[in-house]
Amino acid sequence: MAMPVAGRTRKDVVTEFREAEILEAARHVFARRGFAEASMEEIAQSAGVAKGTVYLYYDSKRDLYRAALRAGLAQLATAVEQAIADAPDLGARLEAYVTTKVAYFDTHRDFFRIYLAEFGQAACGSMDPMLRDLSLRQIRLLEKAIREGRRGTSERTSSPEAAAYAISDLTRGLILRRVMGLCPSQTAGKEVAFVVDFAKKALGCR
Amino acid sequence: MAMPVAGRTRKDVVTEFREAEILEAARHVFARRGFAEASMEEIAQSAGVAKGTVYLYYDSKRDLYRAALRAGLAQLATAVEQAIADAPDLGARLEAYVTTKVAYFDTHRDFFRIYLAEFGQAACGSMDPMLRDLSLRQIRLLEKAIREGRRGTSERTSSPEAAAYAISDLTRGLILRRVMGLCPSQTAGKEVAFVVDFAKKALGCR
Amino acid sequence: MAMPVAGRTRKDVVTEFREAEILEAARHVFARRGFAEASMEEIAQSAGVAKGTVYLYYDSKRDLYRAALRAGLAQLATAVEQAIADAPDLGARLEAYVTTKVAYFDTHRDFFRIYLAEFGQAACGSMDPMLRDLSLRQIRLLEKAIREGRRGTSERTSSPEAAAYAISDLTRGLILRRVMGLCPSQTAGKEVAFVVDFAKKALGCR
Amino acid sequence: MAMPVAGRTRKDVVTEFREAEILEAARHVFARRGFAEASMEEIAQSAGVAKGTVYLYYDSKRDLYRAALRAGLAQLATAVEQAIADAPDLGARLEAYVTTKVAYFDTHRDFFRIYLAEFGQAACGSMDPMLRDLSLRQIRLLEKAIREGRRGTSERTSSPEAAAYAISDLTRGLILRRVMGLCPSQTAGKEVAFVVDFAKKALGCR
DNA sequence: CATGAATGAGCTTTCATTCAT
DNA sequence: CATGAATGAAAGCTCATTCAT
Repeated sequence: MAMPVAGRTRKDVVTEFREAEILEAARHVFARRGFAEASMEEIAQSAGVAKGTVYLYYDSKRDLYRAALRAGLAQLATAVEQAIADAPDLGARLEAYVTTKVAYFDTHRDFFRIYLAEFGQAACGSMDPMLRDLSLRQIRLLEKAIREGRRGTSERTSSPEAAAYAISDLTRGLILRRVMGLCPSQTAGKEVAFVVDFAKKALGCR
Repeated sequence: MAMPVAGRTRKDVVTEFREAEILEAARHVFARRGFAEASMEEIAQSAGVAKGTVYLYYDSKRDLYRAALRAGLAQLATAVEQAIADAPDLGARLEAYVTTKVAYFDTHRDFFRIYLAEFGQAACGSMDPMLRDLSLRQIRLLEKAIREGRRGTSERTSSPEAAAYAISDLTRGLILRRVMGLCPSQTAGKEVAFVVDFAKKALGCR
Repeated sequence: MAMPVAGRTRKDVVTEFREAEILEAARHVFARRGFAEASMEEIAQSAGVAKGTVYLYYDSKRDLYRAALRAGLAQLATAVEQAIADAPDLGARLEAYVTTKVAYFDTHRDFFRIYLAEFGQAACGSMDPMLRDLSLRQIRLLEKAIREGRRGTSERTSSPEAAAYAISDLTRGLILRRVMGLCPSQTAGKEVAFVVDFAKKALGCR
Repeated sequence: MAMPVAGRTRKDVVTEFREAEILEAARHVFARRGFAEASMEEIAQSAGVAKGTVYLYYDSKRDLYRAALRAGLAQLATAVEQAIADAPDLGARLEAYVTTKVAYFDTHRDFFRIYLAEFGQAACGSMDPMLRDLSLRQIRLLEKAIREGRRGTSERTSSPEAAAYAISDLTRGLILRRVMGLCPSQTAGKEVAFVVDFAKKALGCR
């Protein structure tokens, strides 16, 4: 028997790995097929386990979907909040927000479909509270950045909240086009720059 | 037998009416449930016909969905293109675009879910060509408006196409919030004004 | 189109027939396999229909089981109550009770397993209210017959209710042996006579 | 290593204890849920072992069920046969039979469900040979008691075997009502007395 | 044309059983 | 011996689609 290291036995590691494998497979399949069209069989096979195994880790298809959604959202939220916190001023913060989100979905293309589908649900019924909270928290961050960035300036941004939503919308649109393959450039540099510039002009940054 | 009037028999009229009723029902149900969760039974009942009857007009569930999607898109496209065509200058055209789209989805809330879901599909796989064409055509219209609006101005809009996408994204975001019920105001006036203003500033319209 | 006769169209007849066919099949299969081991597939095949068809008539497996149970119980109850009502005195009534029950299960052997299984459930949890009511009603009938039969006799049956239960138990036991094939005689005459005689002696009918 | 004591090592003791624990757990769970609804998982947990451990002692679920059934039957048989053997005359023997069986199931209520279910199986298919033998042996005991009890009496019991079955049926019915909770009295004294008295009258004892 | 009963493929979920540790 | 993660067959149930009436 190997010694437990840092409180985790070998079994824990295997278990965690399995869980991650299944989550990864779920994300792929849910993204490719959508929730309803995805089959547990395909997810299981894609994760390299039997159907029953998936149910050892997740109670139901819906549960697995939620877990996949939340895992992605949490990653995204962490990345975005960190990036904004590290930026010194308004311009840098806007760029951090856009860049980080674009980069995240560039490397997790399949997750974008899940992300977008959730907004679809939200349009007609109830939104996952986690997505709702995440979205709102990021809006508040942007809002705060705008408010602080405008301080001591003659220019007054009429509505920082509306501006924050606008930047969020611009970013989502850009990501959509990239994920759809409508953007010729491999690197998102120019498009990101455009969005940041667009927003800065609209906000009246010199 | 009724006399054929203007080349259309009474039967044609009934048929057309049935078709419209079914399409309307399909839109409601697909919007409320999503494609997969919607059942032909519910659509049929909602349209006041039997399940088999739906298949006399549409080959399959998917076919019916496409028809509902296209009917909505066509309506929307017509309204938007008309509104832009009627506007005299760039500012008016931007406002026409935003106002018309917002108004359309305000009165066809349920259709927005279908519309958004289609973008989700597009993010991972193939987009319905009709949606693709429609979107592109509207982008081109905006682009043209921007290019023309900027002509004879010292300001140069670096990329009219990117700007057109940006306006499209801002509009979609606004509609999403309205449909989700996040907008306090019943009338969209202020929000539309904000978006138009935001865009104009970014475009450098003094 | 055939004329509806007596308020029933041809479709009604077909429907009723299907329902009966399925119920019959369900009784056979549930009897042969028990509730849990019975599969809807087998019931459907046995009824000569597809699996889905069964669900057009019964909401669930449990529902179908209940229907089969109730249909059998209702038939049985009717037969027993009729027979007792037609009998002139205590002796005849006892004989009617035993004979009718034995005869019923002789021709509906498979139903006896379902009947007995229900008592098993009852032994641990809740009994189907219909079975409970039926059993109790028959006990009351027997009790009344005993009470009336003993009136004007020096002999006093200490507890007509307990006696009624006793007769019920004797009858069930006899049926069990017949259904199990432990009774040599094809006709139940002698065994029924024994039970009736046994009960009459115990009740003090000279 | 512990010293073998009386030919049994410590391991043997542990093994035997485990086996008994599992059997006990199985009886409870099978009784509460029925065979099909019982899960090996629940039985294992209820016995305080892991699922796999159960399979070290019993080959399959069915095997475990049979073992539980047989263990209970053996206990019951021993108790009944002992009690009858100790009784001096017919009356005492009848009372011993009824009392012992009632007492057994009063303290092993859960086992009655299993016991009854087995008769259900028997009604349609094959009965477990052990149950069959046990039942028959007890019937023979009763029969013998009746035959001997009637010797030297003017009264002749027409069919001692049928009478034995009758007493068995009366007893089973009484137990059923007690297990179902239909008997008000906590102590079975009066009910047992009734059955014994009922049987004695029918048999023509003085 | 319109109907809705019938179909059966396909889905999620459970659980007896196995076996590497 | 004991464990419990992994397996995959099997079952209940749904619903798009068909077709006789």
